[in-house]
Amino acid sequence: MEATASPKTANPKTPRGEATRRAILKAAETVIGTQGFNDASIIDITREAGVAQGTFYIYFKSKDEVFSELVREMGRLLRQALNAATAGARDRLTAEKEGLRGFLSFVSAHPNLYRIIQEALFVDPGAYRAYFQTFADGYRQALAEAQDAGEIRPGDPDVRAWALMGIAKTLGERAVVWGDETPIDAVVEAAHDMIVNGLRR
Amino acid sequence: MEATASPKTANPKTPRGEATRRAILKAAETVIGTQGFNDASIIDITREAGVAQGTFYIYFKSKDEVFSELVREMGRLLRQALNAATAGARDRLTAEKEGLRGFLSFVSAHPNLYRIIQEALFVDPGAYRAYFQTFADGYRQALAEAQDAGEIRPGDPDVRAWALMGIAKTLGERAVVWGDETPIDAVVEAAHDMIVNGLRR
DNA sequence: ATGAAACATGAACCACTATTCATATTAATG
DNA sequence: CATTAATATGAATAGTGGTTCATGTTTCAT
Repeated sequence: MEATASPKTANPKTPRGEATRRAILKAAETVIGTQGFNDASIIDITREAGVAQGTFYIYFKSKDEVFSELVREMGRLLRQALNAATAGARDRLTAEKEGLRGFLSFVSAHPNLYRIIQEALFVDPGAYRAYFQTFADGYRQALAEAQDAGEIRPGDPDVRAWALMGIAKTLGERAVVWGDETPIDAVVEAAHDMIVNGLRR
Repeated sequence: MEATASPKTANPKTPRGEATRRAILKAAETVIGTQGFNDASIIDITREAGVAQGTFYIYFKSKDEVFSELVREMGRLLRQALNAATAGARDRLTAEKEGLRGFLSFVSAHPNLYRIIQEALFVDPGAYRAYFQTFADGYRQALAEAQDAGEIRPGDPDVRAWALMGIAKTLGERAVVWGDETPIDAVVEAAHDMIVNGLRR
């Protein structure tokens, strides 16, 4: 019930505290990403970070809060990676291809963050929803514009946005969770061919 | 270390015990599907089933075991639903369409089972993997055959199988988890158009 | 009826872990 | 130096919930 700022994290900081906070956050990513939210104890996280248990609560209000922070971080980093990947694309279909490649590269490089997002559906549904809604909204708009510009075949941009996110998400899971070895470029080529041309002969 | 049968469930049964077991399983589906695995306590499940706590352990070795059972059940039911949905399909593309419709109908009717599958990645990775692998294998084979028969455009059946599963999975999530109201038929039409024709103008 | 097997009960056990707190330690200011 | 705010510690607290078990109750073949 504070009037001024945010009563949320309660932990702005100063010099070395910043480093400690980061160490804890990184440790949380590793431990939670590896063991899952419930099996990851504060003991595990602080041990991994090399600090005492109590130190955790100087920087985070609760176990749930670190988790939410990790979900938001994943969103930020991924958005950034996708923007970079699609920056030079001339048209929508090229952007689609480079976006998929960027996504698969990103999740392969950040398997822990990827698992955390999937678990967010149960640990922090609000954050999970926000994460996907943000991507879905941008995606739908891009598809709608491309359609208006006559770049792509007309069709429901909303359903398409989710369908395309689904392709990326699942191929990412195949690579990260199941350790599929197919080179990213080969996956991208095959998936993109289907996205562009469909299955029709 | 039993030689004969399976030392697993340890709970074959008889007359009314069958009913009790089913009641517990159904209660577990409701409670776990609604609250998630970790927030669902044995107390909650047995209360929902109308039995005492101890009764649970007559029929299941542990909390994890009911969960695994639910995952397997979901696989069985879904496989059955998909077979029924695609039984009359003349060609692969029609099967694709009816399969998608069948899937979305099924998950809309069984939202709890759907959430349980998603959570299985963390609670019971082995069961989760088995579930998807089974579908992926069948899917890949169907696509490969259609391709050999010249019914569809050539392309990597493995990547395609996962991509198509991803579309279904994510559209299902959109409907079940986010409560999207778009009629299933409209979603199917839009998605299937993209699957068949692609995005190319 | 009666004895045994199956089924059911719920209180108690036990282990685990998120969070708190009183007490150091560090760092930087004046 | 002395003072203080920030940072760090780790033992203690407190609540939870999966699992066990000694004890009933039901069912049914004989």
